Amino acid sequence: MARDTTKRREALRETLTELAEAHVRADGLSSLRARTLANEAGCAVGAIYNVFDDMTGLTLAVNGRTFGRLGKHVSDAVAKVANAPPTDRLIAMAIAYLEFASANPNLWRALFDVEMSTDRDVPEWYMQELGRLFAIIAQPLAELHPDPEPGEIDLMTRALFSSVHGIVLLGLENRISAVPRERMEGMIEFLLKRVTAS
Amino acid sequence: MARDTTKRREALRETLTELAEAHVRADGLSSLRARTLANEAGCAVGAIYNVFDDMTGLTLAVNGRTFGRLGKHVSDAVAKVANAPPTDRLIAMAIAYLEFASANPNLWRALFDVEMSTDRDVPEWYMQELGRLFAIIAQPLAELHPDPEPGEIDLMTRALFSSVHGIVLLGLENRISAVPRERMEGMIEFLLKRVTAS
DNA sequence: TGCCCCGTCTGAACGTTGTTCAATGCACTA
DNA sequence: TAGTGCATTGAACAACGTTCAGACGGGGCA
Repeated sequence: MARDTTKRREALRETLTELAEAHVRADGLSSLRARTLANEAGCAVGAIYNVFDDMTGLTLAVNGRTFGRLGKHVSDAVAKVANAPPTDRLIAMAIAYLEFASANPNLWRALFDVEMSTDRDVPEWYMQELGRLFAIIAQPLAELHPDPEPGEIDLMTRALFSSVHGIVLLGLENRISAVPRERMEGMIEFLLKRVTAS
Repeated sequence: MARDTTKRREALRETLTELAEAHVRADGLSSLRARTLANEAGCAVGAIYNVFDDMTGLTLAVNGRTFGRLGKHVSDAVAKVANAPPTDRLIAMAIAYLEFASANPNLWRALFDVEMSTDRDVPEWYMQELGRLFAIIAQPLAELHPDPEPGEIDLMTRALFSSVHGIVLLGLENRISAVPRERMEGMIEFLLKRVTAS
C-alpha cells in the first residue's frame, strides 16, 4: 500500500507541476488558481496540499524545471563555441540567456517573482543551479585574467551576470520601454566587449 | 461646495498616500490593505475609491513620490561632483542609486513590482521621470563620445542604467545572495570604469 | 471470508482579500 | 424651510488560499 500511495502522490505531483507550468507559461505566475488546477488534475483542492506545502511550493517545483532548462540552454550555447575567444563565449552565453527569457518570459519572470519573504528556506537546488551558472561564467573570465586577486573573478562574475540580467529584465519590461530585440543584443555585446577589453 | 469637496478629496488623497507610503516603506507593497488604510485615515473603505481608481492607483501615487525623491537624490549626487571627470560622475550617480535603493528597499522595489498588466496606461509622469534620469546619465556619456553614431548614446545610456539596476536588484535580493554593500560598490565601479575606459 | 483499523482524500467551510452600489447624509439653493 | 443633487458610507459580493472533520477504502487479522 505504502508504495502504491507514494506512486500516486508522485504522479499527482507531476501532473500538477505540468499543469501549473502550462498556466504560468501562458498567463504568468499570478494566473495560478488552486481550484482551477484541482479541476484540471481531476482531484480535490485539498489534494494539492497533500503533495505541496502550499502554492509557493508548487511554484518552486515549476521554477525548478525552468531553472534546469535555462541552465541547459546556456550550457549548450557556450558548448557550441567552446573554441572561440573568451569574450565571444561570454557574449554567446548572455545572448542565450536573453533568448531563453525572451522565448519564455512568464516562466523566466516566475523565477524571480516567487514570494519567499516567509521564513521558507531557499531550496538547496536553487543555490546549486545558480552556482553552476556562475561557474560557467567564471571560466572565460578566468582565462582573461590568469592572475586574479582573491575574489576578483567572483566579483566580475556576479557583476556581469547582474548586468546582463538587468538589461534583459528592463528590456522585456515592455511597459517601461519595449526595446527591440536587436538593440538588446547590441547592449549586451557593447557591455561585454567593453568590460572584457584589455 | 464644489471647492470644499475638492479640498476634502485632495486632503484625503494626501492622507491615504502618506499612510500607504508608511506601510510600503515598513512592510513592502504586499502589506497594503484597503480596510487598514481606511481605518487609519478615519474614512470608509469606499472612500478610497472616490479618490483613486483602485489600489494600483494608490500604489502609483506612492511610486510618484518615491520616483521624485530618487531623481533628486541622484541629481544631488552628481551635482556635488559636477567638475569631476565623466566616469567619476557616472559612478557617483550609480552609487547614489544604490544608496537610495539600499536605504528604501521596499519603496524602491514597489517602483517595479506594481502590477500594470491590466490595460491601464503607464502614467505620463513615469516616462517623464525616466526620461529625466536617462538625460542625466547621457550627459557624461556624450562628453566621453563627442562624435557618436546615431542612437549610440541612447543605447549606452540604457545599457548602463539597466546594468547598474541589475547589480543593485540582485545584490539587495538577500534570498539569492546577500552581497555586502562595499562589494556592490566594487561591482559598480568595476563595471563603469571598464565600460567608459577609452 | 468478513471485519476492523488507520491513513488518504474530499470538498464544504473559513478568514481575508479588493471592489461595488443601494442607502444615507449633508450642504447649498430657491 | 423644503428640495435637490452629489459625496460618503459600509454591508454585501465574488474570488482567493488554506484547513479539517468526516467519508472512504484497502491491507492485516480472527
